[in-house]
Amino acid sequence: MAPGQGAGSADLEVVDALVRASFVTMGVLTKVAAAHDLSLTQLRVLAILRDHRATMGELAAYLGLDRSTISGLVDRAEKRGLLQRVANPDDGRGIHVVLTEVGVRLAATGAAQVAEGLAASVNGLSAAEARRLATLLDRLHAP
Amino acid sequence: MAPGQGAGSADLEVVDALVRASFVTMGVLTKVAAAHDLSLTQLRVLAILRDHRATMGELAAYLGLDRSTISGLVDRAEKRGLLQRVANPDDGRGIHVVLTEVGVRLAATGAAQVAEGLAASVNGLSAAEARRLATLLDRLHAP
DNA sequence: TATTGTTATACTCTATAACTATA
DNA sequence: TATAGTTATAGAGTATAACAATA
Repeated sequence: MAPGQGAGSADLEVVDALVRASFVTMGVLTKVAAAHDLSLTQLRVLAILRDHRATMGELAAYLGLDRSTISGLVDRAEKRGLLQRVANPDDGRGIHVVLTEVGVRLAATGAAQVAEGLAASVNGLSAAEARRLATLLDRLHAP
Repeated sequence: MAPGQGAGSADLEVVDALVRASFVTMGVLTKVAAAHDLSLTQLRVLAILRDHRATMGELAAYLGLDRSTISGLVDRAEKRGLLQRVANPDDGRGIHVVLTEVGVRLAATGAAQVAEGLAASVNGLSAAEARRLATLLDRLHAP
C-alpha cells in the first residue's frame, strides 16, 4: 500500500473511534426500538416513512435489503396497524406504503427518545464542540 | 423539560449526524462481515476474542445478549473452525472461548477491511480534522 | 420482455423457559 | 442455593428462487 493511501495508521484512530461511537449509537437505537417492540429495521422504516411516502422497492433500495424482506417487515407492521399499503394509481405494480396515525405518533415518540438517549452521551461536550462534531461527521460520506 | 436539560435543539444536530454516520459505519461493518459469511455479531465476537480470552458469560455480557444466544453463535463459529471451547481449570462451569489460527487470521483480515472501508469515508478530512473527530468521538460515553 | 411485489423455503439471530453440572 | 452453560422452542430478520400481475 502506498504511503498516504488507504487505511494508514493516522486513520486508524478515527476508524476505531467511529466504530466505538457507532456501537453506542446503535445500542441506543436498538433499545428505543425494543421498548416499542420494534426491531432496529422497523424503527428505520418508520423514520423513513415519516418524511417520505415510499414504494416497497424504494424501501428495499434505501435499506439495502431484498424486496422479499420488505414484504415481511411491512406485513408485520401493517398487522400492528402502524402503516398501510396503498394502491398507486399511476402504476398498478408499485405499491405505496404510508404511516397510519398510530405509526406517525410512534415514529415521533421514537425519534424523541433517540434524541434523548443520545443527548446523554453528548452532554460531556460544550455547545461549540457539539457543533464541530456534527460538522465533521457530516463530512463523512458513504462509500 | 427545563432549558439546557435533555435533548435540546442544539443537540439535535449532533444526534442526527451521529445516527447518520453510525449507519454508514454499520453498513461497512456488515458488508465486511457478509463478505466472509459472518453476521455483524459474529464479526464482533472475533474482534473481542482477538484481544481477550473470554467465557461464554463474559461474551454475553459484553454484547448485551442472552447466554443462550451466545451458545448458538459459538456453536456455529466452532463448527466452522473459527474458535474453540476450552475447559477452565479454575472453574468447571465457566468455559473459555479462544480463536483458532483460522479465526485469528479472519479477525485480522476483517479488521483491516473495516479500516480500509472506513478510510474511504474519512478521506475527505485532513489529518488534523481526523484527529479532532477522533478526540470528540472518544468523549462520548455510553449511557 | 422487464419490473414490482409476493410466496415458499431455509438459515441465522434472538429471547424465554426448563434443564444439567459445578460451586 | 446460586452460577455457568446448554437445549428446546418460538418468533423475527434475511436472502434465494419461483411465481403472478402489470408495464
